[in-house]
Amino acid sequence: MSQLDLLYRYMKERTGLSEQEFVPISACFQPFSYKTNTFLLREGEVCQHNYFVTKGSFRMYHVNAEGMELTRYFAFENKFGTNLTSLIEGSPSIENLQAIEPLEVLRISKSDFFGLVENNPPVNKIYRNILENAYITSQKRIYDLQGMTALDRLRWLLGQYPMILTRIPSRMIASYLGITPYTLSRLKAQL
Amino acid sequence: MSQLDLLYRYMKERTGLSEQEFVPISACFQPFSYKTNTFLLREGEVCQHNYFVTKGSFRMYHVNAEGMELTRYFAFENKFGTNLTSLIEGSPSIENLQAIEPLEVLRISKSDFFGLVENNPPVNKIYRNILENAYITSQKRIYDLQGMTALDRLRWLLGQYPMILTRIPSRMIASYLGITPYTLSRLKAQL
DNA sequence: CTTGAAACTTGCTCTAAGGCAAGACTTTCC
DNA sequence: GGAAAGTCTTGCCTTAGAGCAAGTTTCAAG
Repeated sequence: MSQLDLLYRYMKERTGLSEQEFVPISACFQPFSYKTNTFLLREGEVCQHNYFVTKGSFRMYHVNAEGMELTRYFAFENKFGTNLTSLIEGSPSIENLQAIEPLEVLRISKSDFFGLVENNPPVNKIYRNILENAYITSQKRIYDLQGMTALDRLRWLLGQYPMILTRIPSRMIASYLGITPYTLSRLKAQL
Repeated sequence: MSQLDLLYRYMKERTGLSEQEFVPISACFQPFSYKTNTFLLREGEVCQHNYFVTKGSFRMYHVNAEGMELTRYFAFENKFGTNLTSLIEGSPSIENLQAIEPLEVLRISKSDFFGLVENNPPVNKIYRNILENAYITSQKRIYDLQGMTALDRLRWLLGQYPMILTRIPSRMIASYLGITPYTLSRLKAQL
């Protein structure tokens, strides 16, 4: 299945748009590839694109004042991912977006994207859906970080993404769970 | 300033809509009052309304398996607040919405609200704005919970809402910060 | 295949925060 | 105003997870 087919299927599921209606949308997306560990966006830059992942994955992380990496989100296949805060506000990103496996994406520029959001009803609806899901996910994550132990959070993550421990380096998972790699290593022994 | 004036000003700031355009929107909102500690929504119910706070405040909190309260958000004057997850998905809420001061709101039903989102461009834009802000706030909160100490988080909260310690019971602030009331009490001594 | 560099594990110690208990202070309401 | 209930503080001990150091495994590059 081609990259654009994946995007069409994603959009059709959420809006029921026709192939006809998809034409002007697909024209705004270009394919890009990134090698493992390369950056789609670095801290301090203003985010200029939205990305739809067709293969591989990337992560969004922040380096805090103590130099510790905090991973907020992993974007896998069939997900849109970007630094929404920077994209929306036009502010410098506090996050890095980094490929963590060989990555293929469809990329759309900020202006094309928000142009479609304003003028193309299916994309307006998709964007709403993206925001709603991002928000619901964030809300769940806040409750998890507040109320669950590190081991509970690890078990939950493995329930969501059983392959994650083999696909993604442990230190990134640790920084997603809000624990150190030492602790993650010890918790794995308890699974 | 009347309740509807506050709402109009809120919307005008975000969309520049005219008084003319505001008429059909305002028709969907009704004023409600709640006494301190009463509930706008209880866990298990499906959320049927969106609320715009004109006076006082309410909180959104969840009771976890151990019976511990986790507060996710305080809605003060000039904020929309609801359980978006339940409102969007039509699923039972895992949160309680509870007035924490004498509260006045303008209330809109779910169907009126999503009707306006679909068909009324200013409201579509407002909703996008609400979602964007909710998401940006959540994202910041995730990084704070992951990367800051309890004392850092308390200081940050006081920077945002200097009055919060006098307006709102400590145990709710503790549950917002993700700490116990004991710890909050000890941290206050260190401020 | 070798070699160096990461990444991962694990023993030991330390620290931030949790949690109990008891006391002080505040509301509330008859 | 006084009793009762709730809220806040604080001493003491416990615990989850942090952090260092030293060893082990994995992996990529020559």
